[in-house]
This record gives sequence, C-alpha cells and structure tokens, in this order.
Amino acid sequence: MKITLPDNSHFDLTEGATALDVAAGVGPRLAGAAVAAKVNDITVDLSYHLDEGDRVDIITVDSPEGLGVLRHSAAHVLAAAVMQLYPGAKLGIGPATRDGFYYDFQLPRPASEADLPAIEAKMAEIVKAAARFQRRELSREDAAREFAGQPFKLELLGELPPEEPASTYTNDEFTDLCRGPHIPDTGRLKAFKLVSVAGAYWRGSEKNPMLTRIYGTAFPTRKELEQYLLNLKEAERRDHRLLGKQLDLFHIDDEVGAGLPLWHPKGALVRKVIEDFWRDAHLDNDYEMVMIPHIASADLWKTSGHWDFYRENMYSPMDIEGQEYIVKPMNCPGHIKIYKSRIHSYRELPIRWAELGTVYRYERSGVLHGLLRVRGFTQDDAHIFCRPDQLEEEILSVIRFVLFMLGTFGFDQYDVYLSTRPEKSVGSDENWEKATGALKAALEKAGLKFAVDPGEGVFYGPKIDLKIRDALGRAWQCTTIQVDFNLPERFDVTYVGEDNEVHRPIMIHRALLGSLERFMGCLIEHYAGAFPLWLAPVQVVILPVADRHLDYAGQVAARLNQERIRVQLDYSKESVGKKIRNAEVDKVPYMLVIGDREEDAGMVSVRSYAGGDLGSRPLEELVADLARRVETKT
RNA sequence: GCCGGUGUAGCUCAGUCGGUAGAGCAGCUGAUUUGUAAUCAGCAGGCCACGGGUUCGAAUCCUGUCACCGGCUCCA
Repeated sequence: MKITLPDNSHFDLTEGATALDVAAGVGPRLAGAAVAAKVNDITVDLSYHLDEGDRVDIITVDSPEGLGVLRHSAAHVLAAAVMQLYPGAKLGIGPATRDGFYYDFQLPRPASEADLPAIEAKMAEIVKAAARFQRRELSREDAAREFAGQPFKLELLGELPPEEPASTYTNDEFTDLCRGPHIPDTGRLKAFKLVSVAGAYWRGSEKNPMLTRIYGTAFPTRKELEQYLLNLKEAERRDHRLLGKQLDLFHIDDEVGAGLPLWHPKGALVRKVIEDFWRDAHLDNDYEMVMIPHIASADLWKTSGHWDFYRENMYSPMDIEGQEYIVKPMNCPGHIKIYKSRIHSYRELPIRWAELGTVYRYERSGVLHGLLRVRGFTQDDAHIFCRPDQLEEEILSVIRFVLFMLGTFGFDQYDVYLSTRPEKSVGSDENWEKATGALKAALEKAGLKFAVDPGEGVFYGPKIDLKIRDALGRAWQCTTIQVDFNLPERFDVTYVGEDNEVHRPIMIHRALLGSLERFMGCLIEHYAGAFPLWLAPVQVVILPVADRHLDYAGQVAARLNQERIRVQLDYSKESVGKKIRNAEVDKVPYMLVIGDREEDAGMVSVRSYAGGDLGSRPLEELVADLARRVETKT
C-alpha cells in the first residue's frame, strides 16, 4: 500500500504497517526521535495501523507537540508510581504544561515535597522496565466498570463527547482513561524530575474538593533537563523579592501589614524616575493630569456600581460623623466627577485625564506575592472621554502609546488578550458587542496577535490586557485597556454635540504599566536588578584609591552632580578591591577609580558593571557620554 | 480563602535525643592608605514570629494566631 508524507512524496508499505514502520523506513534517527504521528491530521500512537492513501506526519520529540506527548506520558508514569505507593489514591487529570506536566490525586495521606524522591525512584523503576503503553478502545459501560473506584474518572467519562470513543492506556499494571497519544513505551522517558507538590481544586473550582497536584518536568535528554533546572536556579536569582532586599529597594513589614510595600530611598528613586518619564510622556501625548482624594463617600461607590459589583474587593466603610466613606479601589468615579463639574462640547473631545492614582483592594491572603500582588498600589491610570466616532482611533493610539512605553523599558515580548463579557456584569448586549468590536478592530490594525479570554472582562466592559512574564515564567497582567459604556450612563455623563443636543461620551479606562508596584517587580526581574543607566538609583560610584585622592574625587563628584548624574563617593577606609566589590554587589552601572595617575592628568578610570575595566578617559568626555545616554535612555 | 511547607542576630543559615544560643557577611572600634570582585584584629548584636499547653526543664513536643514560600481559586 502507499501512503503520503508531508513533502507529498509517496511511501510503499506492506499491509498492516504502522506509523512507526514509516518512521523506521525513513531512517533510524527519525524512528528514535518519533513519539507519535499525525495521520490525516489526527494525532495517533506510533502503533497505529495505516490504510492505503493515508497522509502520515511523524511527530518527533523535538517538536512542541512531541514534547507534550513525552510529558503527558511522564504524567502517566507518575500516576502509576503514586498508585503503587499510595494504594487507594483517586486519580484526577494529568496533562502536559508549558514547562512540564502534573497529575492531580486525592491521596489517602498527605504528601509533601519530602516524598518526591521516593515517587521519583518508583518512576525510575517503571521507566527501566520499559513497559509498553497499550491503547484500548471500549464502550462507555466497560469503561465505567473499569473505573468504578475512580469517581473523578467517571465524571470525565460521563462528559466525553458522544462521537468520541472511550479509550484507555495501560502500562505495567496501571490503566488510565486517556485520549492519547503516548510514547511507545516508558523506556523512552530518558530525563524527568518531580519539582513540587501543591493543592489544586478539582476542575479548578473552589466548590470542588482540593486535590494534591504533583508537578514535574521531562525532556528528551538529560542535558536539556539539566539546562532547564539551571534556568530555574537563574530565575530564582532574579526574584524581585530577593533583589529588593539585597539592593535595599523596598520591604514589606509585618507590623505595617501584608501586601503593603514600603519604598526605601533607592526604590523610591527608581520609581521617581519612572514617574517623571511617565508624566512627560503623557503630556507629550496630549494627556492632562488630574488628582483625586483617597477616600470618598459610600454614595459615590453606590452610583458607580462598585458597591454592588466589586464589594468583595473593597475595604469596609469607615464612619465619619455618621456618614460612610470608603477607601478607593479605583480612580474612575473621581475623574468622572471632574468631568461633570462643567458642561463639555463635542469640540473638546477626546479628553484624556491621567493620574498616578493609588488604590486599595482587598486581596485574599493566599494570593499576595511580593510587589506583584499587593493590597495597596498605584495605577498609572487614565480615563479618556470620547465620542463614539473617535473610539477606535483612541484605542489604537493607546495601543501605540503602550508599545512605546513598554519598549522604553526593554519589554518587547508580551501575551495579548481580549477579554469578553463576564457573568457578573452590567450594560446592554449591544454596547458590549460594540465595545468588544472596537477593541478587536484596533488590535488588528495595530497588527498585534492576541487570544480571546472569554468572560474575563470587567463588570462594566470588555478589555485588552498585556501580560509580561516574571523570572519563573509566570505571566502578570500589567497593561489594561477597557471600554466602558456603563459608567457614563450611571453618572449621566454628557457632552453637547454639533446638533446642540445632549450626547453620551464613551469612556476608556487604561493603565499602561498597570501598577507601579507590579511593574517595578517585573522590571527588577527583567534587568536582574542591574538597572540601565537612566533608571539606576546610583549611576556612578567614585572610588578614591587613598585618602589623599578625596579632594579630586570630590571635584569629580561635584562635576557629575552638576549634570544631575546620581553619584556616590565611597570614602570608606577599604581597599580598592573591596570598594569595587561593594559597587559590583550593588550593581552600580559605573565605577570611577581615582588615584595619582588620574588626578595628575584630569582623567578618570572607568569600570562598568556590564563590561569591567574600560581604561581611563578625560572627565569631560565621560560626563558628556553619560549625560547623553541618560537622555536617550540607552 | 484552600492544600502543602517554612518562621533562630540586620542578611544567609547551623543548632544532635527536650538540658537553657552558634557561624559567615553586614555593623561598631582599632591598625593598615591600599590600583579593578572581599586587609587584619577585637567588640557588640537574640522575648528562637506571637499566644496557650505538656514537662523539673521547650528554639526543639502539642495547640491556636500571624506572616512568608510553592501552587489552586481570584486580580493591576
């Protein structure tokens, strides 16, 4: 019989040949790397029997799909090991993930990370035995009988689409309900490791029981696994909580309260530089600045709808002379009140009002995470009031603006999401559709690839989110652009149109960096604490070789100060080597060593954090160079 | 909030079987005046997260609270 390969060439096979035979026929290397196959675009095992005319594409372990098959198979091996070590365990699900795999279990006794080596050892036995993965297709009834003692599997079985056959995979003595495909045998699992254990709700719902999730990872080779584990270690080194402490940027204090960061001088200075840049960029982009108070009467939050739709995230009201006041969780109502303080003409729109607005939100204790998830934070917020005909153009210009802002900080990779109407929401379907359509159109015009996040919008409108990743690869939402037809209605926000009639503007809520706290957290990890020159809290440290050089060192410092370069003079009685080490540990971009040679010639010896000893240069040349680099943010 | 883990000096961490607290770095003092990642010596520093219990005796065992860490759920 003849089958077709992806390059449209044909391949002759004997009747009853399998996908593996195709791989072997092409070459032993391919057969070795093969983990599954695609036959007529359907993924199958290598043991799949082919028919005349099939189109066959071999999936190798080097492809993302193949790696997924390998990891999914690793999850089965994990489950097999756990079933042996924890008899009576109930099986949840065990998929491959971006970085590895996991399997959820309901265990008869709790497991902790200390138990992982034992499970790993059991897995190694199963791998050594090279047990074959055997697929079986069976009727619902037979499957139900087989998994009689597995309530979660029965639940999944009951929800299989009717057209899909129930299938199981068996290796060794372990059988799992599974769609497949799998690697031919467990012996192919050359490099795996269990990394952590955590709780996870069955099917991700708080209403369901909590299962024990065991995370692991697997790679085609031991070398790749080791590289991955090395990367994890490197990522831990970039952790903003660690660097925040080491570099004296901020801390979070028990007695002040969880999720309420305190900014130390150096951290506050970095923030100031970011804020200055942010304000200038906004003024350049035709925004105006506004400011509002941190608390407001409860009535305001009732009008806005926050009281009804957002209360679980708001702090309890406080009593002020018999009136209830609430700490603001959002800035929008305040900005609306400014808008409403007078009548507006259609000629004024769009109005763009920006504020670094601090908000407080109740976050459940378990979700707090360094600077990335806190209870008090400053949003780089703005609200745009525009006419319906301006909506799409405004969204597009916000997208262009945010790409510029993020690019300045060296972020050029992010995940883009379009979030649609959630269950708990307000407003007409028509408005939701209009708003969602405008966001989508703008994304397409900007040429951004995006994924739709169904039901993830805010209660008053759909939104575009940009997420950037932290050191451990976790995605954090920073940028958000939200269209809102609702608040203008609730507050009866209007403008007078060309026709002398009263019209309703549309609001766009947007935060480009998201919150300064979260953004700084991401930024610290992004730069591994070594801020570029324009952001560094201390840009230059001056290291006199001996006390007799202090005078000249002071002159150099004064000259740099004149150019507003942030300079520190190290007058400690340490050796030059120690002073350099201290500056290196603090990740200061430039160190200037000053001794007899420099003093005599009016020079400075330059050492950079990134590039080591750069030799000596005339002071004025360096000053000009640094000033230019700060100016251009390079 | 939920599951699992952790909490000892400013920081990083030891602390055995329940017998009363230890190191390195940082800090302070003194000596050294140093040329591209740690000069030497001395001193000081602790309500062992907090509360209750067991015990002759608790950093250690039990228990409650708080915080932190890894996840889940939820979010900028």
